[in-house]
Amino acid sequence: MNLKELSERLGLSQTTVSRALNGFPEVSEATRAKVQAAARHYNYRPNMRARGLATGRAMAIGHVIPVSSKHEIVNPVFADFIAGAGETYSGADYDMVLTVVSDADEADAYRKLRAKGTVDGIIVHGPKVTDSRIALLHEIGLPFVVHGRASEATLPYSWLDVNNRRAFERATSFLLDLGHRRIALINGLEAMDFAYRRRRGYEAALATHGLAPDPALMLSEEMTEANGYRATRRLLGLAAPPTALLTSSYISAIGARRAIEEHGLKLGRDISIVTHDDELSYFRNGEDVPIFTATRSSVREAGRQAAAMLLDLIADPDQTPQTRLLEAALIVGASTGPAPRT
Amino acid sequence: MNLKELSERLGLSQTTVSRALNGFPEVSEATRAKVQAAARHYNYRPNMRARGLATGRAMAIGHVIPVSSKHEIVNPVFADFIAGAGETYSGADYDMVLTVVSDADEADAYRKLRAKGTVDGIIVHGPKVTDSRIALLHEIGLPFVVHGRASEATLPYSWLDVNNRRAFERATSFLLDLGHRRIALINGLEAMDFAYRRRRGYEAALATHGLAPDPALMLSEEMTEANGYRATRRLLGLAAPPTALLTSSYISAIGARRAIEEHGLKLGRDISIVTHDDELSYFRNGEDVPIFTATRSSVREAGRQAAAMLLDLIADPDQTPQTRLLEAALIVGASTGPAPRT
DNA sequence: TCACTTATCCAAAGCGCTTTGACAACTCGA
DNA sequence: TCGAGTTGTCAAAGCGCTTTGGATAAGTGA
Repeated sequence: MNLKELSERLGLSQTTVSRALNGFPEVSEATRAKVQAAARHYNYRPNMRARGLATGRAMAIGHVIPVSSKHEIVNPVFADFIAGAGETYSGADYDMVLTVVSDADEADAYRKLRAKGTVDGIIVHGPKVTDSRIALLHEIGLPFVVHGRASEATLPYSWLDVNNRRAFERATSFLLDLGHRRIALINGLEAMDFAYRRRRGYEAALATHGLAPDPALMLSEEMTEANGYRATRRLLGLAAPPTALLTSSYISAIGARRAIEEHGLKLGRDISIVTHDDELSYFRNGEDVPIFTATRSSVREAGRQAAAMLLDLIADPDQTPQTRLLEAALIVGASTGPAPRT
Repeated sequence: MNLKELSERLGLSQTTVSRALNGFPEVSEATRAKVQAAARHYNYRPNMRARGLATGRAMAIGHVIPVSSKHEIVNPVFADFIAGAGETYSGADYDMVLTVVSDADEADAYRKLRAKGTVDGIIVHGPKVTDSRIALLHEIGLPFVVHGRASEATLPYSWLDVNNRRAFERATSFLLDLGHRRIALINGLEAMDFAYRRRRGYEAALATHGLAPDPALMLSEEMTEANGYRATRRLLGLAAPPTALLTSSYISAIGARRAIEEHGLKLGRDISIVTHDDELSYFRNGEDVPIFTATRSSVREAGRQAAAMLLDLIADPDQTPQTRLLEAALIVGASTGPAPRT
């Protein structure tokens, strides 16, 4: 069922039917009602390709997911972010098109999306400290919102991020207040912007307490369970092992817990952990009492908001870049306690 | 840069340029080369909406992700499946459009995709034992491939699934061979087809050994960490607790491990676990020595293959439905051992 | 040389929609 | 009664591409 056929059945022109359906004022309420009834009856939906061709808008948003050989952060967080963004899109009748590309092809993927005209805007995932994509997107002139930030970017751009620096500063301070002095950081890859900012927060808190960061206690790797385990084993084997760990992901924290238990230590008594909890809906940090003390932020909510920002930007492309900084909550769970006496 | 402009610059007709680019034989190799060079130079890419309008093909595949109020299985598995499917699509120049809908709106979402003409085919995720979607998709006439199966479906359809029944039968037999007799099953929601099949496999293995399934040992819930933990606590509190657990997901297994350790038991000695490992790329089951004994299958590979099947089906819509059953490997890790003497 | 292929290329129609510009039909005040 | 202003509707152009059905030029065999 297309416009032409529908209009023929109604004995109206395509123009009128189109206008009736799209809420234009030039059509009487009587005909509008008739048209709408017929559209519902025949289950008519405008063909999006044709509409897109005519309007120049694709009514779709692109998400480019970089798939490194290393499966960096983007993966676990991704599903929830998408779910959130999807909610926003479906409310606004936008589609979401996903492109999964290897790092090397990413630039080309953006150009392609632009030239093919499949999307009206793009959400950029997993920004690095120095990320070439924002310059690229400026160049090709496609509205975009970054989930995260690129610390060394020079051009202005819209972003939505968690206050990673503040979160880790607070987490570190929290541990310091509990008397911990040897606090390790098991971070994600520090080429990723969020990881870089978290380290800065950690260092800032130490500095406030007059402590110098100890390179032996600062690890940076992909945030997998296995890496969390390995890192923690290594730390526990040190001559002066840490009394507390900060991990950049809930998944690393689980690995850390495994190493700690294997080592015969009791979590929250012999050693403390604070993790960052991305609050993935399918992987909750306990229920009533959180297992881990954590800095928590909802990825899903981030997805919702980032998508809304982008739709806004598309509606009014000349607006100055919007930015939004979400604060993570510090949730006290069972994995932290006062530093053990030595 | 569009076809018209490009053809003007080349001094050729749009027809010729289009044909040169699309590999038609009616154009000389000399002009073809010239056209291709110009296209590259101007970074020309055909507008997909226009092409779609003209050809009737969208060059996109729809993935409808049902987001229940309960965040059922689909979530953790989803990212990897998508990554695999994405690889297939990008090789074939297809886009992937994602629709995230609540269960209630799902039927409408399919109709909408069809009527709007945004996709050429659909991948169905997370089928239930009795799933209305396959009848629906038959009705609206959109090619589709199901990731999983719907046991009670009557119409034929294309699917790709892991042999869940066999996997759990083998896992159960493995435990039985180790001398275990009280084996618990911590399953996903058994409305989901995969969970239903897993239970059948478990029961079949028990039956082979002359054992009747004990309802007290068969749990069925969403596969979260917290649920795995709670279920295991409950099981350990029984008068005759199980000596082995079968869990339907790696994530539940982690919860189970937590409960076991909290209970002062040693995993692999006092109690055994076999889990199903969906082999999510960002959440590996250990590295050299797997932490858990598991039935393992690659979700990513499933994504790749399911996508390929769908593209096939789209190319030749009249073919008889294709099906593919992947076998899970049984990987022996550190979480299983002989049944403890009583 | 002529009729006939064959190799190249082209003009124009059509995909389904939006949107511009025009046109009847009607209302209303003078 | 007339001209101006509204209202409700329409025909047709255009979005960027593919594809049908020629047209033209070049090559072929008798």
